[in-house]
Amino acid sequence: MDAVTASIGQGKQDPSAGDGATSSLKDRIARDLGQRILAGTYAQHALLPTEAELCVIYGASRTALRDALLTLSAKGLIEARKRAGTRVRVSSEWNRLDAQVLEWMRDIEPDLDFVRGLIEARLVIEPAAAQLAAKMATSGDLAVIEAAYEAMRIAPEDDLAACLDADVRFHTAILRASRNPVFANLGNMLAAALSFSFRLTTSATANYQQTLSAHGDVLEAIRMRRVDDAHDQMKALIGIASNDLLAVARKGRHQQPAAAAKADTS
Amino acid sequence: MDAVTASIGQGKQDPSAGDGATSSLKDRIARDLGQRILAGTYAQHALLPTEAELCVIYGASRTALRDALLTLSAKGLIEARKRAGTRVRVSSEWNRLDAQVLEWMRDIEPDLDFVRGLIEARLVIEPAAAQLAAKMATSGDLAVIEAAYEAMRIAPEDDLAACLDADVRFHTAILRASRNPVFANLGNMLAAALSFSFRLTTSATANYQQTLSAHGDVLEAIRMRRVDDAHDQMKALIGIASNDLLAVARKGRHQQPAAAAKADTS
DNA sequence: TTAACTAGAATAAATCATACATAATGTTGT
DNA sequence: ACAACATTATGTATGATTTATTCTAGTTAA
Repeated sequence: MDAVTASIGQGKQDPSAGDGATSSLKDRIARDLGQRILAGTYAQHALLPTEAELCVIYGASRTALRDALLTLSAKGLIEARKRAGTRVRVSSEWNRLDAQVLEWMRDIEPDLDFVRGLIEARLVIEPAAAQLAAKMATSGDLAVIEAAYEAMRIAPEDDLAACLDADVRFHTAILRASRNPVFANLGNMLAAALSFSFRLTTSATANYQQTLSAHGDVLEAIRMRRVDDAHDQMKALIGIASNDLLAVARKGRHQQPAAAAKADTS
Repeated sequence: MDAVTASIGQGKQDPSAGDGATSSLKDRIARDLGQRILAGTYAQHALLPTEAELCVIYGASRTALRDALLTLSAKGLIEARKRAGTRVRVSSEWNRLDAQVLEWMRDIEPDLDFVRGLIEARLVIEPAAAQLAAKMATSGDLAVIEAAYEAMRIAPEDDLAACLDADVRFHTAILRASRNPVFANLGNMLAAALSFSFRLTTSATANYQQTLSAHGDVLEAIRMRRVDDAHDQMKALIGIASNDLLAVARKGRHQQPAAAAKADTS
């Protein structure tokens, strides 16, 4: 039992954390190694310690450790070769849109280039999804979107977690309502992007009402089947947040949590 | 050694197939199981056979088999729970933009809903990427795009593999040139979409020259830094192919290989 | 009788430990 | 320079043990 062993969560802990499912050993190792790779602790092209060494480091059996490595391998983070060892792949090969990878990223210092990429992508994809949703959404889809909107409205402004959650649900519901499996699959990306937005944004509370009403406009456009309007409203909505955030990103390094604002983030 | 064992490629075989790297046992099992899941042989929510049974089926050790299951798990295809067994997850949870998953899909009957989704997504993403590329591309990026374009020009019209490869390289290069890591990461999606297009398209050879010149227009717009033009030209280019393909998709079931046309596919 | 709750057995994955196989890589000797 | 050999780290195999969950049966309470 050394430092690292102690650093990864042990067995059954804080059940309030995340999904509630107490993660298994291999999951904890995968998460820790994955985060070290994403954060650059293990640099691109660098060799990881050998399996045997990692077993010692994590105090785990080779089975559990290899399970973790295999998970990372499946996500494109590493590549194992006989005799040569296991290498960190170049970041362009990483499966950065993988749900788990995005989730791992949340705990570490964000890669601003990537965050900028996420916003740019949202700015393109979500308006298109909203447009499709206006055309394709079923009544069930609409109900889900509306429910999320209501949740945003009633969420206390100081309860960031609730605001973020409702916001994510709103946008995710629209992606799903587009009835396009590719867009629907990008819900993870969306959630991560929003999560970063909440963390990075500095424009203190600015005008939550404006953001909220922008969400309302999108909902209304979709409900009324105003296809082009849905597109434009969504673009405007994300534009509000992205300008803000891109400004922060441009500034270079990010100044911690900024638990301040919940406005202008989506 | 039973039927299934014989069905998955044995050790070093046809080196012309795919990446050339003779796949390992776990990779072959993962591929086989993955394709069965994608194809619906193992239905959503269905239980897979137990590890022990799968070991018998594939004639492999638990180690290799568990490695395969873990890979599938990492890609969101399955979910293992103690005592309850291993279950196929709902398709919305699948990591369908994963390079390997997309590659597995190529060998099986395509899910037309998903293919339609790919095209719709391309129609949204690639014009945006082209627009960005016109703004951001380095001279190196341009050189790669041009090289791919040249490869498309000199490729014999009857050499579908060469045409597809050059086509993929052209579009991938533009995604990369956008300097957006999210778009760049979608190169796998693009490659898969194009691959399906080549397989499904029926409009016999139509007008390869037209498609080719459309590619040229995109290249020129990017090179000349005509931002909006790049967007529109790319949209037009993909539009040519998508109309074609969506017509096929609408018809319902797809009539095999259709080794006919190489035009109007991108 | 029915409902709910509890203790225990059964099950399948999770983990551990060890051994051997295989393919790169390094090294040595000619 | 080249071939033969030893080395190394991952790949595969096997069996034992642990753990969490589900199923079952048995008990208790309404």
